[in-house]
Amino acid sequence: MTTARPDRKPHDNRAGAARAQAKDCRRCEIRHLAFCGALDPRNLDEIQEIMQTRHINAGDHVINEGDEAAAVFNIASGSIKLYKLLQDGRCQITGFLQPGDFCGIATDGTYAYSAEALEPTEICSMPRKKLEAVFSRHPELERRLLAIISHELSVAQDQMLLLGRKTAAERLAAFLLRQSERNERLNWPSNPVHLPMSRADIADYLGLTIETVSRTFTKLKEEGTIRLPSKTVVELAHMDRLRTLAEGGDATH
Amino acid sequence: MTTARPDRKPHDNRAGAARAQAKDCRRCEIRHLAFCGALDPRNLDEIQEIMQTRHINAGDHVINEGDEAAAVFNIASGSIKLYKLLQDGRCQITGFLQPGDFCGIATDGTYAYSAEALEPTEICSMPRKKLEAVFSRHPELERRLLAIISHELSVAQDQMLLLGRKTAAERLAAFLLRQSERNERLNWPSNPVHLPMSRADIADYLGLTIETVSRTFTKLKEEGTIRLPSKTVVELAHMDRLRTLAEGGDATH
DNA sequence: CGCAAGATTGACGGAGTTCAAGCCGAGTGG
DNA sequence: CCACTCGGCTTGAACTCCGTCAATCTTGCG
Repeated sequence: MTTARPDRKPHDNRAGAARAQAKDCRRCEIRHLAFCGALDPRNLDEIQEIMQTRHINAGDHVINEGDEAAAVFNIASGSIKLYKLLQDGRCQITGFLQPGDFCGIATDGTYAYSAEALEPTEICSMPRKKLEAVFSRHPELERRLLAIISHELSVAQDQMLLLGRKTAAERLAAFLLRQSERNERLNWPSNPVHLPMSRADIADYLGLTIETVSRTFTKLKEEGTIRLPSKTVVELAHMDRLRTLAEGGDATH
Repeated sequence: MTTARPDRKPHDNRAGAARAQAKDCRRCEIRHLAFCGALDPRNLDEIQEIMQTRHINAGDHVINEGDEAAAVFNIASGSIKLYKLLQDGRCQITGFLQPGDFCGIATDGTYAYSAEALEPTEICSMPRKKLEAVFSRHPELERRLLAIISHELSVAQDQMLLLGRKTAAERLAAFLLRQSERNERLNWPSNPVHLPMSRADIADYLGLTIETVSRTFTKLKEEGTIRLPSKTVVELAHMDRLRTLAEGGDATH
């Protein structure tokens, strides 16, 4: 759960952006990524008024599965994991959230998953009830949210394909590519890609064990597909090979 | 891909309901399950006007992954599987749809999955463009759709937990319970539950092989948890045991 | 009846898990 | 400044659940 020191620059930038948003939605640098971006800037006050920013320490819980779903959240800076547990403790991480991402969806009034910060994180918290009132005045917000959730559903379907049918190497390749692409969207470094989560989190996300994740990292490193300057930094050395792997093209090696 | 004969009664009922809807949304018996249910019955014409019913034979494609996403669909009767393929042919089914269910979501203008009928099926097809026009006049439709998609996302997360962390027996138990609950919602028989899909489809849905699905059915049958009057009918004999299994409570046996 | 497709069963092998030992690196305290 | 410690990561060896391959059975249908 510790945060890497060596490669800290991009994070400090993010923290800067977050602090700005905490004070003033109009200055929010990631608004275009969140559903708030659908709102005419002149009406931003309506969100601002119902919104509270909260700072979360690494390892702290944002959401507990089963709690009453009173609020929804936007990530302003940092990152968060969403996960579900089986009774005997087996864990499946259903997603990692980055700045601009949304969470807090609930269908029956309670949260269907838990959420925990991977590093110091800022979130914008909005009471569901009040947000719904803003939605009814501004249907464009609801439309944007629909687009966001639809996209999440599509990502979830990709993940089902990964969990149901891909080998360990294919899962890791797909994961690394996806992380890289997400960073690109945020204008963060997308090739030597920084992973804020532990090996255990990666394992729980990919439906593997820590040991298999570790072994697979080693295997990809040894065949020259990736390089590992540090435990949290991965250089995607052979993109073609990674893509072929991730798409289940040809698993030779 | 053949449809079972012996237990045909419930299906014929459904087909009846479907034919009614094909002609007249006001008579649609499953409207309350679909997003159309959010519309004031007086305004149903607006949907009716842009809607076309189509009959699909068992095994025929409704959607091909990658095609331009020009329309969205409601299932009126029958059932459909949604699936994604890897380049080498490995298949993951991401969902089975029943009457009232919705499909056709696309984020980038093309469908992200394929859809194929499991049995003779009626669908209500609506051009996306025209539907959006109706949506802008009736935001309550969009709100309902948001609720539906949110629910689907939550189901998808359950499925990730299943695919990533559950054993074969746990997967099958969870699958049978889910099917039973879905039937309940439709007022179909929910205990001897009818499965319109083949063993191969169940395998592709649960991230297993046909052989493992078959062996696991046999195992559950031999331990008395289920009974198998026919290949497509499953009687859930020991619900507690099934629930414990499905939730990963205690996998003994 | 006999075929074809789907389902079941058996034998075997392998990818990934489990259990256990060792390693590495950051933080701590003497 | 270095030894110590502790958590996370890596590596190794044995095992296991599930996949693969192949044979047999069942069922619906011409």
